[in-house]
Amino acid sequence: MDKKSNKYRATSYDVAKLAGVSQSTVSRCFKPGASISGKLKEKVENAARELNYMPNAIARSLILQRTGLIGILISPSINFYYPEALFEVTERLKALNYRTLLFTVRQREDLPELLEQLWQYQVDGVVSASFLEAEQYEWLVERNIPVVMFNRFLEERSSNSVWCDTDNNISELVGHLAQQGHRRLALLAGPPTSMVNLARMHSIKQAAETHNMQIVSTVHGNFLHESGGPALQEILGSNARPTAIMATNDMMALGAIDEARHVLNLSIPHDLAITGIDGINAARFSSYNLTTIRQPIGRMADAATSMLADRVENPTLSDEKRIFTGALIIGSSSTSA
Amino acid sequence: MDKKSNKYRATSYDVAKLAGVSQSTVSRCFKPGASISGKLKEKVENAARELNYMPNAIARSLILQRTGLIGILISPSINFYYPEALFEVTERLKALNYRTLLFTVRQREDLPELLEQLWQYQVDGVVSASFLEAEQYEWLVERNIPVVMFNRFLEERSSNSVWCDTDNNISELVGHLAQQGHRRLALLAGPPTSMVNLARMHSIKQAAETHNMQIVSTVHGNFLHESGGPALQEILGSNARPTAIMATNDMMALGAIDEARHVLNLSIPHDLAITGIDGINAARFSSYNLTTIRQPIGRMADAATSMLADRVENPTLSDEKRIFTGALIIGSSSTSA
DNA sequence: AAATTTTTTGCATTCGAATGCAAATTAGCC
DNA sequence: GGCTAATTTGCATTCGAATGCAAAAAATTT
Repeated sequence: MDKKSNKYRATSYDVAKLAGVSQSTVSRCFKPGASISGKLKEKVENAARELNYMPNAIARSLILQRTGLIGILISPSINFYYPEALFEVTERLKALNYRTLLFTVRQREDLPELLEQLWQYQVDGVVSASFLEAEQYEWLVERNIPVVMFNRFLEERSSNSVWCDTDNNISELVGHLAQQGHRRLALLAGPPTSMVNLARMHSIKQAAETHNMQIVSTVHGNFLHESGGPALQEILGSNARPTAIMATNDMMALGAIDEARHVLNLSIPHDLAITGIDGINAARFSSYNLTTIRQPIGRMADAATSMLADRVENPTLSDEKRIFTGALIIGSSSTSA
Repeated sequence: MDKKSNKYRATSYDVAKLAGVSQSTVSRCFKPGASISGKLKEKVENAARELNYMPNAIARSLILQRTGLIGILISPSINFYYPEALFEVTERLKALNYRTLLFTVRQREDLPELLEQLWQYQVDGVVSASFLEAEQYEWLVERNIPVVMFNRFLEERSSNSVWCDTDNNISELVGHLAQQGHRRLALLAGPPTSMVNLARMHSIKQAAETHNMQIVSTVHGNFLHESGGPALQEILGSNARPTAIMATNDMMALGAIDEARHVLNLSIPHDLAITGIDGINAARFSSYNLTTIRQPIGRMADAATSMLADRVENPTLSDEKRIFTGALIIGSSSTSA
């Protein structure tokens, strides 16, 4: 394109020419801490301003072998709590001078292609809040791309991960239900393939045993609101009826509450107590006032980004698993007190 | 890094050497439709596979003057309906072979810096679902970066934008309320700085006049659930009480419903009808069953991405504004029929 | 088989910024 | 002022892939 055109994008050479210096000097002028005299610096800055010059991050990435891009893998819709986490992570990455390259993962099969894209775009690191199997984690590690798993980890090998261990909270929650006089529980579970779901199911079963509660049935939903209703119907359709239902996430719990109240005309918590896990915003809405376990998303996002940034700076750092705990929030979906 | 290290990343030169061809041939092998003989192609592909070679998108971007990156500007939390749109847009961009570079915008003041980042990273285009003023739009256009505004447009100049004109829907909605016997309305508005809010307010006022309804009060919230309650209190605190409240988005309407039912013990819609606009997921939950106007997000995302892609391919295309219409959803928050 | 056309391949350059090294300038010191 | 030491500056190269052009090879024609 013609250099005089207003669409022409000035390069460091153009600035150098206008300022009467070499291209190296221009480059150094934009590198903090580089050796450059005040006089020339000013000249270069003026020229740069005049030409609307800003360094080309792509060219810089090529020579520095660093793009400043962090790939984020996320499964949309799976859990309404992820968009929140996505924004938190993105803002923290920005504070650390990284940019977010966003990839959505609908199904496991999408992953291989997405990983190739990450690799092609030379991302400096990856945050995965999506399915990512050990083999695929390995694939990235082999290529020297640090990965942090958000709200999941690998069973097969060590990995960088941020996890919220709700085991104690769940025990506390089951204790609370026991204290309310419940003895017969139903489990409103999520997809059997979700590790978050499996971990929570496991904790619930364990805690039920400890507190001498019986799990009368287990039904799987898909973590979405719309699956809460049908699951509730299935649970109540059996002749072993529970007095309390524990869902492995909030959204399904809300779906179950809606179905119970507005379709089955049950009174919550009088006829049936319902609890969730996650601590999403909607759980606080007074239509639900859901008893749940809130995960500290902000701190988890902090941990994920700083762990990742550390490993971008220093690739030899060994794997780390940071485990947070949640907070039990007692709402009116489990107690009328 | 040592070429023998398993962390070394092979380049086209390495592949060329192994395959016994020139680097240009390797390059052509990865360019669909380039002239290359079947025999060499196979040799190159084998060598590439052996070395785990994939083209470096950064280097390619530099020479092609195209990154395949689309910047997305989004204001987190402002409207719960945006994450949904974000994912829709990202998936459609992916289908068109673009990648999403995500930027969150908390305040207007963040924008100048973000725009510079977009420019530095040589994005091929921008989708803005955030505040973006005419001046800033101009800034991008001057730099030859096509922009599409999502769910907003500029008053001052023509622009590429995707908009949902809910004017007719609002009129229909007000008609519906009139038919239910309402004569006194209150307006639960959003931030006075939001153009979506202003457009909706305007339509509501206009429609009220047409239908001979009186707007007894207007209170501004912040589009979030938590602002619905206080706003409702303010509306009902005045001695000019309405029989129906129209919110300019769903979230505030839900907040108002919660406050009305659970704090003020009002029966909705008997004591008070409440309506929203957007058509977010939660509006459908049977705890709310909100009367609202649903925007066709999927089609809007389609329009935004294809408009943008067209302009990346052909920068001389003139500005276009694509206007969709919503669908009135009558729920039980405004009628018990 | 020679001449011509078509297809394939390689050479050399380009994109824009960063940096090791050497040259040039400036500062510091007696 | 002269000499050394410290700081600035510029030269030349590098990062990895794409491509116009010319040379080479293959296919086609006569």
